[in-house]
Amino acid sequence: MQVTIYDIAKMAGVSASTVSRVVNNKSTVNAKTRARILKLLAEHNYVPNESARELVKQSSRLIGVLISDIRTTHHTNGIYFIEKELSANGYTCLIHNTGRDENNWVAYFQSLSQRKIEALILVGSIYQTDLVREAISLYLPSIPVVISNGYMNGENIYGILSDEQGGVTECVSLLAAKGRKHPAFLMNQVTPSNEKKKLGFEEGMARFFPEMPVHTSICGNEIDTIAAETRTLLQRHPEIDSLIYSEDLLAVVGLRTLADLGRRVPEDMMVIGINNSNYAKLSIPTLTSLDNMLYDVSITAARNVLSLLSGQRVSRKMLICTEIVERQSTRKESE
Amino acid sequence: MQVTIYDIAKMAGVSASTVSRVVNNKSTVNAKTRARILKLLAEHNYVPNESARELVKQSSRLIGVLISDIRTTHHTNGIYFIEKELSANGYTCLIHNTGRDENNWVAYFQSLSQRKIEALILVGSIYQTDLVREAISLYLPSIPVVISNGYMNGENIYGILSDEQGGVTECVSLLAAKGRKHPAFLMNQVTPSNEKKKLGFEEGMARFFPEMPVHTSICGNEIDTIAAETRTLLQRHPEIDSLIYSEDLLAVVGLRTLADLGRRVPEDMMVIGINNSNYAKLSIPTLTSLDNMLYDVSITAARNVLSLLSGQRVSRKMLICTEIVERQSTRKESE
DNA sequence: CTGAAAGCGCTTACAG
DNA sequence: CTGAAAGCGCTTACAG
Repeated sequence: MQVTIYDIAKMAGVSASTVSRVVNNKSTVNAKTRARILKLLAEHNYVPNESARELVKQSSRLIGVLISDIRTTHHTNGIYFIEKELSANGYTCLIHNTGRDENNWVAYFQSLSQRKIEALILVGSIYQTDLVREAISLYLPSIPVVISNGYMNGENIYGILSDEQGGVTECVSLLAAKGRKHPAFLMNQVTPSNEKKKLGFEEGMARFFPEMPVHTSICGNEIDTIAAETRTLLQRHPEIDSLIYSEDLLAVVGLRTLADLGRRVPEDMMVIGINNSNYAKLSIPTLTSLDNMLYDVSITAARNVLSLLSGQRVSRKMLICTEIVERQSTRKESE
Repeated sequence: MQVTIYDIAKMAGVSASTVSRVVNNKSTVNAKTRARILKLLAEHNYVPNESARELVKQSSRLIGVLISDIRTTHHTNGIYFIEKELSANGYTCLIHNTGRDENNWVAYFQSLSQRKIEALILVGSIYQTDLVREAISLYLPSIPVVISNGYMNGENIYGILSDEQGGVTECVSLLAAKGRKHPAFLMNQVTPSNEKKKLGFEEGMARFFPEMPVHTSICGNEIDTIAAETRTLLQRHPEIDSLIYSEDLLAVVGLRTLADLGRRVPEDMMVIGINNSNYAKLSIPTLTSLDNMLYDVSITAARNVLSLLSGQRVSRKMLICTEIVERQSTRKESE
């Protein structure tokens, strides 16, 4: 059985109130008594019962973090920073792996509400749906909710976005500057974030290749489907001379596929990824990638939550600039 | 303010006990009353207060999960399976990112004890230390503790290990069969798991290359240090003709470094990684890798926790076999 | 500086 | 089938 405040009180010959005051470092306790209690506390390895504390204080110091797939490196990198910042401020993260199917999400909102979380961070634009908005207004109507790389309307909802749309337009601009004629865009799945990237691509095409047809395509998350979709696209449109993928991982599969087809990168085909991940740094050839500033987005999400919890004003929607990191996959011989 | 069982009771004209019975689906409630209460519950969006429940039931349905760096893909893949299995059984995971420095770990054990977790999973052999053993006996002396890919003595400690030692010995055997003469082994850092891999390497050398010197080396976790250490090793021992890295990620950096040096893989140099990760499948050339059966280890850790929580016997130490997945980086032309 | 008492929201024998 | 009561471990005005 666990040692309670009452056990210690009995041993010290004082009341539970006094022990509580010592545990919580309240000022008004006689120095000698305090010392005696402190010693007892340490000896018996006292640890306060958090449930009891929460119940009376009506505060859990718990922050919910929802992620659709904890295996996504890009997202776990973000969570790493979020967790660090939050736990440095005395909060505990409740990280949940919700899956990609929104029909299974409600249970998580209920569970988080039951645990009395004090704020919620949604990692990824995938949570930008009406169903989520409803669940929030039903189960978490009065705590701050911050979306990392997304935004929704809502009394208590805040968003931090990476300007991927503008970034992809710049990628198209880069390809134009390199003398490419027929860029194409591939994305793994339809998410709000990918829709924005696609929009950025279309904008870039309209601006830099006004006469050209716009090729975009969805290639899934599996190595096989990505490779197959890449092959199909190139077969159908042999004129394509440059590819932008919605994620580095896809682009790396693309590099493999091109190698298998005997196409040289960057000579025959230029390739650009997004995320500026390890994959981009380690591939052969190394991969030009749009850095969507994950660190900044994540850390800002965490800091905004902390600000909101301490009652400060925070802007509802922030946009963070992206940056192209150029590597071999778009570098011409002469450079 | 939140709706309590008392609010509902008042509205329904019954006692809190009855409402509690309905909420918890206890048998003995009049059908009509139950229906009325159920309706009220739904209308008012009642969610039980978990702290209050925990306090009276002395059970949190919380399971702690400690990981040294949540950015390590290999570990998050494992956690993905663990979380899925555990939450399917009604438990909530408290995932903490402890960092690699064991001096910061005690706080996590205290916090988990405070939250009254019912079991603990340690992900990674890195937690196999005396300090951890002490913290467990101090703060979590009576709940099941399961180490994923590790083992320690302790009343309440259980381990599931991947037989990486035997696996690496087989890798050496494979290199011998391919006619290689001078294998070397590189690991990122000193962990119990890496020590075992090294032992397996030394065993393999003793068995298949009894006359040869044994080259092992530590290369760190950063791309730069891995590349530098690889270069140094090859400069110092130009006779080396095959490399085993303690992780795929390192091996992929190795492949890049070899490409930069103009060494052909597998002709001039064979390369083997460990983990059988995406990196191995996507690199150019594709990478032969020791599959340490992460899925099996993780899922077994989760299942063992569930078994222990339901009072079943579980073996203290389980060993799971590994398997080499051969790809281009060790395949001879003729094959 | 300190203690008695009430209360946080819930569950569960116990009595009826 | 149902209610009154006690209790889980803690905090915090309030009175002294």
